[in-house]
Amino acid sequence: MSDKYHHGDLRNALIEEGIKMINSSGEQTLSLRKLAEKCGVSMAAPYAHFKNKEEMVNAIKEYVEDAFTKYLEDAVAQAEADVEARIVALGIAYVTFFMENPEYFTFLFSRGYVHLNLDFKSMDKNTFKPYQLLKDLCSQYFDEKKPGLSDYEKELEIIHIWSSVQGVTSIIFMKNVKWSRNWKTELSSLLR
Amino acid sequence: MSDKYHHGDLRNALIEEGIKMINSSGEQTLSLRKLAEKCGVSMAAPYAHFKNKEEMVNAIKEYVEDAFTKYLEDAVAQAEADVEARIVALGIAYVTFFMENPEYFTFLFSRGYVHLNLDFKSMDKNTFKPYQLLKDLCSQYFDEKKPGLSDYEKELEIIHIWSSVQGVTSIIFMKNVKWSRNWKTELSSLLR
DNA sequence: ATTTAAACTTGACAGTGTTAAGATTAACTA
DNA sequence: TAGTTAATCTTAACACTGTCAAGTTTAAAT
Repeated sequence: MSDKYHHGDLRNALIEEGIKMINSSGEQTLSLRKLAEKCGVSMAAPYAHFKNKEEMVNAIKEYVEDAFTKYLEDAVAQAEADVEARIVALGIAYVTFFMENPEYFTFLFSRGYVHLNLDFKSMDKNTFKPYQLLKDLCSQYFDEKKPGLSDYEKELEIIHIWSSVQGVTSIIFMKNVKWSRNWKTELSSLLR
Repeated sequence: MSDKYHHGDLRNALIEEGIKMINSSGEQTLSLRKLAEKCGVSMAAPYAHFKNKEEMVNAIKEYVEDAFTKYLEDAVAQAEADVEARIVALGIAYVTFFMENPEYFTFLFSRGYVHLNLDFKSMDKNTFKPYQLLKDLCSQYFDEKKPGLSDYEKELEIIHIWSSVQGVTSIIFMKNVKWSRNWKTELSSLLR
């Protein structure tokens, strides 16, 4: 990381610099050339590590997804043992994460990144980790408190929970949304 | 609209051409110069009508918002007179609109366009028309079927409905989402 | 008929993604 | 250890972008 010809860890440096840039000025201003310069490297160097800009942006998204997942896991781990409490904690953390990192929401959920299969039988194949977290908690919840539900009913309930959380977050991140009250309380009651 | 020096209706032509471009290849590929060329006009001509690209994109968003609003209004008008049925119809149309125009969702709700104030007392000041539609229907619903609700409870319920719809739509538009069943039925039951 | 101002063109500049060709060097191999 | 290889990086160039300054055309206003 100095005046060597080989940077040594350019790929990661680009990703971290990219995240900084997105957080400070949004996805719009993200440019390969600026990133390269910030890493002290010439403008074409990134092409040794990424096929093109889109691939590099996707790498950043994976990074953000991992940070998001870790944040959710921590929140769930710190919640009470009760499953319902954990699901609520997950939902609250879901929103909080994006409030703490406002630029991530549009960035992560812009069309084209997250892949999902909402057919319950093949839900395990999904690779979007935050969704896996929710699914696992819900499975536990169904086992403990609502045995005998059909796959379809389970599927519906998971979508219900997720869409509430996703929807609330989405609305919060519309520009200039002002919440008159404590959104945590509101979200908690939405999730029941 | 031919070989005249003055185009005559360039502003609208640019907006319409822009919408076509967004629908066929997404917001990414939208360029002022290409739009100008498609309108048979030089590259700097748009600057007589828009301060910069951002302002022009916002004009396109307003146009899309209007189309969206009209679509919702039509759906509500064609539904049964029952308020609940109308709210469900609104929700279904909300999703359907974006299924029919897949590129609009990210475009319209990307950070920075929609302004909202969710404090119930000042909700009337909101200018996002689709939200006004929902709010009006809900007010009617509260009057007819749930008199005596506090403002806070009303506010909560509106957010609940909207976030469900917004969340479902948001999830649907994650890439490659596959719905195993009829999402209309699912959404209808979510909205109860 | 003349003026005025809006609409448009041309030319230029800085910034972008991307590629081709070549330089450097770390890692492997004989 | 010496030589080869392949990854990493640089430089130069291309096509494309948003934007502006200066000048041209023309519709509308006086």
